[in-house]
Amino acid sequence: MKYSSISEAAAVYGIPESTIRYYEKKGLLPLIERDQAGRRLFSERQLALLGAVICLKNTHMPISKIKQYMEWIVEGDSTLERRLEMMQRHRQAVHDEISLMTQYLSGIEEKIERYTKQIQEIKNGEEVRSR
Amino acid sequence: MKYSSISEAAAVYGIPESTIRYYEKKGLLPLIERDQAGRRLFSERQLALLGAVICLKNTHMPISKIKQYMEWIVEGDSTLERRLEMMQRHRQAVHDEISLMTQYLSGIEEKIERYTKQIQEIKNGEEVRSR
DNA sequence: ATACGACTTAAACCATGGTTTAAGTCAACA
DNA sequence: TGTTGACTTAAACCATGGTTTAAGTCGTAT
Repeated sequence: MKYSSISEAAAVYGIPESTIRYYEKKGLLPLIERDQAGRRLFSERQLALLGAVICLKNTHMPISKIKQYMEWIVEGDSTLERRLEMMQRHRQAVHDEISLMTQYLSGIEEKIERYTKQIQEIKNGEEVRSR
Repeated sequence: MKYSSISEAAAVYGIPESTIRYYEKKGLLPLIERDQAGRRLFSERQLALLGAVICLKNTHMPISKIKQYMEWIVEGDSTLERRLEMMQRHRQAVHDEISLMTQYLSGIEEKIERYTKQIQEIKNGEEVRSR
């Protein structure tokens, strides 16, 4: 099996090494192996789990919940229902956030239209006055 | 003209009064009038500006930028182009964020599918064993 | 007159999510 | 053998975005 160092894992996801260490300390990355020198070894599986952490973090799940989720993964099949329920709730939360952002987006687009028109009007006015 | 108190303004947007005071202190709400007793008076116009601040904040514009934007509004028509450009950039940023969230959303949906299947398989297995 | 509720301020405090620093260990190469 | 580079730790530090506290001022209803 191929293992990656922390610098390689960091490069894969484009995040600083310090963030990975921070996540491990917070309990978001259980089961990371070490070599004889104490350096972290990331298996493919560990890399995938780190990807899951990053996905949840980027969709605004708080660290405390991500931690709970990762603990359930380690616990095994007995937590499948709980994980399913958590992901269903999270899907809803992400969906709601996307809807809200989309609404705000159209507010922003209205502003852009207004500004564009106002600027055009001012330009037209200047054109007329300069004749 | 009708004016609202800070508590009414807070109720309109469902935010704490303390947040409005904080925004004003940070320079996000210039030009708020006061009554003889020093209490804030929100005109319709001020309420609309507060709404704009909340829109920008909820789409993750940092307070320092929102402040810049509000200062440009106060400055008047000479800043129309700058405001337009800022809103165009922000539209792009919001759009990008929505895209990213949408991608992560399908990752979450995949997890939900996997969990659902696994749970079904385990249930089927139990059913068979119990006969 | 006084008590109440709504408001005021400045300053301290808080939570979240990291980042930086300092001091040290290890493996490999010159 | 010694120096270099990648890694380790714990603890301090930071930025962002508020929230809370303490002490005080008004205007109105009783």
